[in-house]
Amino acid sequence: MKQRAITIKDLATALNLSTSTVSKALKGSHEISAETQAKVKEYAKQQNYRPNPIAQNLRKGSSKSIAVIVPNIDNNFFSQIINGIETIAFKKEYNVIVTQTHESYEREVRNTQHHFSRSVDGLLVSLSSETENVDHFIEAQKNGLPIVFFDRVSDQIETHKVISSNYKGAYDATLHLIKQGYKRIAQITSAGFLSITVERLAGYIKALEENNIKVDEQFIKYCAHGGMIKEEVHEVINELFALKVTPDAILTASDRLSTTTLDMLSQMKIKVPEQVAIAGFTNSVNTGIFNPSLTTVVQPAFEMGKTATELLIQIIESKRPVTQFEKIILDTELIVRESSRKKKVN
Amino acid sequence: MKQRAITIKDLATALNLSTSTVSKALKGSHEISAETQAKVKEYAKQQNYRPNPIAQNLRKGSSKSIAVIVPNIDNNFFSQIINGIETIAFKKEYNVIVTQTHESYEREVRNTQHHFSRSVDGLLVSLSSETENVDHFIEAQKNGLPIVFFDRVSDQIETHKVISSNYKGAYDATLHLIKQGYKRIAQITSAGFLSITVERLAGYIKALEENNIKVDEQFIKYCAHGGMIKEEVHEVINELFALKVTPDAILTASDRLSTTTLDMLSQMKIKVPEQVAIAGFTNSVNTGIFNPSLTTVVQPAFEMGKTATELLIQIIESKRPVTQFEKIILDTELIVRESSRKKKVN
DNA sequence: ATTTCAACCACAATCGTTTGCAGAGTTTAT
DNA sequence: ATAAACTCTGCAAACGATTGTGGTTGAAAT
Repeated sequence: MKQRAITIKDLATALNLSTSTVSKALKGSHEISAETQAKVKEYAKQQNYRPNPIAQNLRKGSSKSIAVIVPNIDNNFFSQIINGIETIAFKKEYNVIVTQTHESYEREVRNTQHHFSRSVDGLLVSLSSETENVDHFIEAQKNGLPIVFFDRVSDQIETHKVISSNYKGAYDATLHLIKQGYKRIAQITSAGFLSITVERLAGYIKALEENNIKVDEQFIKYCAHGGMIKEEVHEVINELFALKVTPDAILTASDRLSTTTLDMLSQMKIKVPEQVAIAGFTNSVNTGIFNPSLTTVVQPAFEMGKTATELLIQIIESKRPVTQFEKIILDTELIVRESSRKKKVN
Repeated sequence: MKQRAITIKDLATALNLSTSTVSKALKGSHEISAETQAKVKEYAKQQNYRPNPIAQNLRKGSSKSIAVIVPNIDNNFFSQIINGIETIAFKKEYNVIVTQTHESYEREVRNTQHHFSRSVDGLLVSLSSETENVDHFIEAQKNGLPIVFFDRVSDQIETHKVISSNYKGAYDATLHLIKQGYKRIAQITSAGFLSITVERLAGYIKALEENNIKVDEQFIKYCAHGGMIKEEVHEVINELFALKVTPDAILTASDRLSTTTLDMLSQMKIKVPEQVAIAGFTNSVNTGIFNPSLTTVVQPAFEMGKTATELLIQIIESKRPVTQFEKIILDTELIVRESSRKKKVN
């Protein structure tokens, strides 16, 4: 179907030169006379010649493309990150290939191998919520594939990591709820082994302890699918409200969990913030027009994507193997709205 | 950085065969004895050999990848479409490369050329809101690049197109508003030359006319950036409410416009639906928890992505040039919520 | 007039895979 | 026994771009 594009060979025959001369002329080699260079360049431009990147890839062993593996893209947090990734990649002339795991470990493995065998130059990853084992990444990395993790990272692999201040974000939000007069603060969070879960729990616990509020294990609920499955959220809310002492506030620890929880509470006719206040991690753009407007911990998603990509390209283009890795922590921002209005004491 | 992977040559020397024999054996050619085939295949598996896709691409002139050009991905409508695209592509073993125009004509052109020169096998496009001229696509198509358009399409180019029933969607929403008792229905829409704009306007006008409501040009407002720029929306709302006769309802004709309009009205302290009712096109997942919950025309985004991809792959894999193109129209769905509550007659 | 040396360019190998063709060896038919 | 037919395998040329090596020219230096 596809018809042949113009090649260096076409230019060569047309100009009565050899392909090597043309190639060198186009690259401005000193071996080629200025006159010839000008002639070649002009004709190439006129013919709208573009070097075949596949051939270049083969020759150079690099593909000038990086792959992204995220749980989902129909989620503002991740799509904002991808925006950041694209910004840098575009600038540095890398192609971006985006794939999703849909929170499935199996798809994560498949995608990783797929990208590896298609020889992308590097990988940008945020782990699926099912992923406890990262051998597939370690394997790829051993075989020379540069990888940078962001948001959901793993301790079991040595490489650059970019996260937001999950600890501080959770701490700030919890502290805010406490200051608003809430004392029985629950947390709904994602799979317990995810880095973000661990860190957000820690910040939450720290804030409680500093304010002499006992941490109640029953107030901490895990949703393995991070809010993708409404029933799961519905269930944990039911559990929370079936306790003898029910929470008066909830910290929702991830993007989808925040919106799904609000949705569920609304469907369950539980008034926010009268019956229960809410503060949550989310990068949804519409939290201001939610009912009620949602107090959120906003992550620097765009920034995170940019930073991760810069680090990745740095590894890719470094001459010598990179052995010193850093973990970059970006600040979150707490935006206070109606859902955490000061508690009425009655 | 990247270390050399195992090649067909390695297998050949190890097995004391020629590369061609190995290649043919791996493909199960009848030219190669069953015995040799077995030997080769086993060794290849043992060595975890993977053919270098770049070399294959070069040879075959195909890259088994399709590129997507959308205005934005941090928008549920488009990210849902991409989900659909990915689903089919994954199944058919195509790579998906996603790029954004950010509604810029210039970036659209650049992306198109970029993809063309990187020899993707096909292109899936939804036009930027700045795009009036589609020569860049026509050029690429002439040179053999299969293209399928979705959502925002152009009449100036002959190829498969997949859209939703914009006409009917707008008609339904407008009719609904009329039935709820609203008579002065405005429309806030995107750039006037976009296909979606034209069609949605037509449906809206049809519904008005059928109900003997005169179409008021002053009630039709265009936002060139489709809600990406809040000020633009703010301005048109101001204009609408500065009229001697102000609207009692607004049909917002695109995803971002719907949410931005609601946001602006809320900031401007204009009560919905008391002062003005709202119904809008959007695929935002959270419209149910908006304040007020939003009456929406939901598009079959996932389906649209799947269909467009199927058509594209059909062209790519067809032996003979495709000359018969179809335009597929998928049904929208109207979901009624609070923002278009029946008008109180007082 | 011969040597020297730039300047300019072409040859050919290379990246890894695929594939038409030819050749070697074996079997069958005459 | 010889020709024909068939099996199996290897050679070599592609795909398009890059690059080290080496060859040809002309002019300057001896």
